[in-house]
Amino acid sequence: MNQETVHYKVGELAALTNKTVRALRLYEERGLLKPQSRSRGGYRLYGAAEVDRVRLIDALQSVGMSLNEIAELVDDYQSAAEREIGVVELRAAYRRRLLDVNEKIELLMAMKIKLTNGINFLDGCIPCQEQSADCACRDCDRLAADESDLLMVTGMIG
Amino acid sequence: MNQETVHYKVGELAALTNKTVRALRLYEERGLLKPQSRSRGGYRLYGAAEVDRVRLIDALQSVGMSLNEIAELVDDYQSAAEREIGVVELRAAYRRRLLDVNEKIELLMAMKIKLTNGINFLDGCIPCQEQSADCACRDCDRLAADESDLLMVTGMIG
DNA sequence: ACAAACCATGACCCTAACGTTAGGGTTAGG
DNA sequence: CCTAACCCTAACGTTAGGGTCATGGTTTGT
Repeated sequence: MNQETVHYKVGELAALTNKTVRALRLYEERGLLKPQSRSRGGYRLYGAAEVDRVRLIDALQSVGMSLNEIAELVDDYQSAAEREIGVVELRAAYRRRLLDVNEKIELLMAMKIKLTNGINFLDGCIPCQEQSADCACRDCDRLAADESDLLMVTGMIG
Repeated sequence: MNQETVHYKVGELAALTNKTVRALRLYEERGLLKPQSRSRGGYRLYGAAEVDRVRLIDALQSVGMSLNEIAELVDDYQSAAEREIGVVELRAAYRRRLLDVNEKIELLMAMKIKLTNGINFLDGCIPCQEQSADCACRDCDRLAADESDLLMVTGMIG
């Protein structure tokens, strides 16, 4: 305890940041995280800065960034003499992510519409089928006919 | 041409359905699609029913179903003596999908909020940094300080 | 000085939906 | 017969984010 900087072993850092040991080592392999030092026996030793680093990684993951994207940001941030560059890059990355997220939302909304249409259609159809063979519902007749009709339903939907 | 059923080779089916040959072979491996027959040389030969089948697969994929999910549906559909069972299963699958899609939308909306907050914050901050060192903006000062501040921004956001 | 925790590296496993060789055989037309 | 264009199987590569051993060294407390 003659050092003013505290140090954590990998398991302790994991507990602090709610990550697994495996994840932390993965981040290291990918160049996202580097232990402050190693013990004589080779144990990874981390300080307060690394706790922040992991939390930063986590925050960036939570907006959907991949480890590769994060690696680029963090590289810039580390290598830049002026820290501002990291911020500029961050903003750019956020913009890219926002576009991607919007795209995905569009896709999912489209799926949602297809699905709800389909469910409504099928909900109206299935009660008839539960009755008997002499059900007059056209839709059921069609659905019961062959695969291309099932396709028609899904196609109407999708 | 003594057969009334047309037949397509795998490349032709691919062109018709806008899939790759690899994809069609994958569907076969997974039990989603079976060629009507084979040529003497072993070429896959498909008919009109298979075109419909691929389109059905595509429709189900377009609402986010995995090949495994589709395989189960299609199995039921094929093995069921009464076609109705396929429809019941389809409705159940659509319901499951809808729940999943809604969940994913929630997640993405949360990301979107974090991202737009972050972008707004950074947009207000960066112009100052482009000016000079004597910028009085607190946010920029903080951002330029160290990583834990970058974390604070992202944390505020994420 | 000894055992219980803890840690090290390396390596293989997993999901999803294909892409991409590699090394051939087949078909159609001229 | 010859060639271009097509097809075959088998099998490894990709992306992401780890999980799960296996085997053996390190720390820490008593």
